[in-house]
Formats: sequence, structure tokens, C-alpha cells
Amino acid sequence: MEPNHTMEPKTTPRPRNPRGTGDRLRDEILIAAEELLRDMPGEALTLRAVARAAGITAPSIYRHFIDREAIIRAVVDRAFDELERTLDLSAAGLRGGDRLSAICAAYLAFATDRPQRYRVMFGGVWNAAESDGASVGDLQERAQIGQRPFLILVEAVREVAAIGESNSTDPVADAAAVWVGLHGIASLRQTTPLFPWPSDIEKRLVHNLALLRD
Amino acid sequence: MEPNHTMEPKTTPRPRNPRGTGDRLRDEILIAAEELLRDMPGEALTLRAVARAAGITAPSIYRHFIDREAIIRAVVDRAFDELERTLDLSAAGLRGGDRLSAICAAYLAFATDRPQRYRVMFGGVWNAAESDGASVGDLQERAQIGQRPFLILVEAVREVAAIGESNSTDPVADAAAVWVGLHGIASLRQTTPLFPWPSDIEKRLVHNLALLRD
DNA sequence: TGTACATCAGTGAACGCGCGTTCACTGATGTAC
DNA sequence: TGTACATCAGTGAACGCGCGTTCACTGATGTAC
Repeated sequence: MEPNHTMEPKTTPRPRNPRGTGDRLRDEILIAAEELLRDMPGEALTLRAVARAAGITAPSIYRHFIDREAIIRAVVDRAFDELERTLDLSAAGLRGGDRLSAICAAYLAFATDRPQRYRVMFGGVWNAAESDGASVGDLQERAQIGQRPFLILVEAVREVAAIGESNSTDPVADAAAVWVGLHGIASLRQTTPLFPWPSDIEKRLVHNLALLRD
Repeated sequence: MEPNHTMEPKTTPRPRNPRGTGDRLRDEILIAAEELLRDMPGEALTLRAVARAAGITAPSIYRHFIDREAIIRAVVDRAFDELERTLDLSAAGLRGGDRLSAICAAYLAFATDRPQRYRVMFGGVWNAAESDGASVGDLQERAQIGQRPFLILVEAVREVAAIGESNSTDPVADAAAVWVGLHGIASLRQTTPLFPWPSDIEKRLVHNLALLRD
């Protein structure tokens, strides 16, 4: 096993956050986790690595998260929120096919720009089978995580059908198909970057799955 | 960290394979790794876990694989071979749209029946960026791993276009799109099993991405 | 205004664990004579 | 045919590592009086 990390040199202990600002370190921890995924792609999202990245000692994490899994869940939650905002922003002011294209392009850009975070989002953390300690409520809540970004897609497909730019008669099902296509290309591009992807693969997928005309 | 495993009780040491049959244990190790993935879904594919599953001690692995990564690579290689055989078999005797549908259905069944193995296949092991110690030749070879199953798909799309059941004018690109769709649904179904997938999602994907007529 | 004190964010040491890998070895199997 | 011996598949003990988590603690911050 290759040595993972040298402990950074002992510096003066980090300045403590004032009282009543307990959420500040919580955010700092999550931001550190995100930086860790961005800057050290191979790095696993271990509790200790997150603590190192945040400049605190490992036990400090436990004031803010009950265990390692809770950090990952929070990272996933934030990532889906960010995805939702990104899609909304990309669609602003656009209509019809342009709107749908912009949303799909934004989705893929999101995945490409944050490959590790995208991977964590779809890494099975919100998989029912995998997390044993989760209550039924937890599971249902976790199943809803991707709901809002998906609805943005559904609305775009619905609109494109309504104005006659698409042959879709079932916008929800077709939006699901578009999502599958987007996820497929995002995921496969990461795992098989050497595959000779056709340059228009994204357009091809979106166009055909959203049943766009001509 | 939940305790992973109790060591199984000491039994008599396993009967040794006769000389000159060095590959036997190699195969046994790989089969054990596959069983591990099948029977204990949460289980990581650690060298020690594989050894336990094979009924040997951890150091014995090193007679057959230079390190842990080599086991995983071998598992992936075998899985792609198996996928190729499965697709070939499913297509036997069929032509045109039936052939393409059968291949796609077989691909999805493969992924569904062996979720963990499918995950390892596309888990980034053949990712150029991730494996630092790999030579250029290794990388190129690894990039070819999925080539043969993909070509089966290409031929099916080509045929379907040739006999006029599809509008495809670029079978390679359209086969790539079909692959993306298949991988997307295989992958998303695993990570978000609670999502209300339309029952015809697979047909929808294949039909639209292969540009099938009517 | 000054001071005693409760709060509580973060520390440091320690734990037991499973991991990948190394090393010197054991002892059954097959072969040379 | 019998026996000495080389081969080599697999063992057992040990290593150093990073991990998640626990525990008792420290000491600056804010508040009550």
C-alpha cells in the first residue's frame, strides 16, 4: 500500500470559531471535503482525510456529523442542490429546444467539471440496499434526492412537446430516458476516456431521446 | 467501523494442487473473487477477503498475482469475456431488430444479474488517470477491453440499418449511443432503485437510439 | 466595572481493526539415479 | 524397484499503515453577578 499522505507539519492550532456559530465549521468541513474530491482525485473520502483538509483533528468532526457516512450524505445533498441551481441558471431566459439543450449541456458540464463529486453522487450512497442502518423514512427521503433536478428536465421536455418541437407524448418517461442518456455519457466518459467517442454523441442522445423533430 | 468478518475456524489446510497445475489455483482465486462479489454485495474486493473466500492464506495469492490490482484486472478481463460470450449467445440465430433487441436485453440482464461485477467492470479500473504504475502499452491494452462486446453491438446496428429497419447512417456512432443508453440504465437502476422507472424505458432507449423505424 | 465561572469548540492520546505485503519456512509431490 | 533429493504450492508470523471511533481534557469565550 503506498503511503497515503504525510501529516502536515504542526502549526499553531486553528483559531476557534466563536460560540453560537457551530454551523460554520460544519460548512468548512463540507467545503474541505469538496476540495479534497476536486484536488486529489484518487483520494478516498475518509473522515481523517476530510479532517486534514479542513485543518482540524479527526475527532472534531464528530461535533458536526455523527459518523463518516453522514459527511458523505451531506456532500451528496449539497451536490444535488448545486446541480439544481446550475441547471436552473443555465435555462434562464431560454425556451423550447434551446432550453432543453442548455440544461443537458449544463448537466454534462457539471459532471465533467466535478468528476469525483459526480461519482459520489451516484456512487450508491443513496442506494437502499447498501445502507443498513437507515430507517424507512431515511430511505424514502434519500430516494427523493435527485427529484428536483429531474423535474427541471421533465418541465423542459414537456415544454418542447407542448410547442411542437418534439414528438413526445409522455414527457416524464422521455425525460427519464434523457436523464439515462446523460448519466450514461457522463459515467462512461469518465471510465473509458480512451474510447473514440463521436463528437456529437451528446446531441445525438438528447435529440433522439427527447424525440426532437427533424 | 463495523467488524468485517470473523475469521473462519481453523480447519485442516486445503489439499494442495499437484505440481504443474499452477493455473488451477489462479482460476480458483478468480472464481472465489466472483463469488465474493455475488454473495456479499457490500464486501470490498480486498486481497485478504478473496483469499478467505478461496480458502487459502493471503500470501498464497502472490504466487499467482503480483498485487491486489492484478486480481481486479483479471476479474474485469474475465467479466468482459463473459459479457462477450453472453451477447454472442443471445444473438444466435436472430436477425435484424430481433437480434439487436436480444443483444440489448442480454446486456441489461448481465448487468442486473451481476450488479457488483458490472460495477467493478466500469468502476474505473481501466481508467487511464487512476492507475499510475501502468505503462503506455498497458493503458492501450486496457482501453481495448470493452472493444469486442461493443463490436457485437455495432454489427447488429449495421445490419438493422442495412435491411432498412433503422434510419442509422452511422452505425458506429449510433451503436455508441445505444451502449451509452444501456450503461446509463444499468448504472442508474443500481444506484436509484427507488426511482419510478417507466416499464418500457429499455425499449424506449434502444428504439430511439438505434433509430428504429415506426 | 470587575471577576468568577459555566459553556462548549476543538485537542491529543489511545483503542482495535483489517489491510497489503514481506519473509523464512514446511512438507507433499514428482523425478533422477 | 527403492530411495535420495530438488521443486515449489501453500503456510504462519510479522511489519507498518491509515482507518473510524472513544475518551478525558483544555482553555478561550461569553455571561451572571
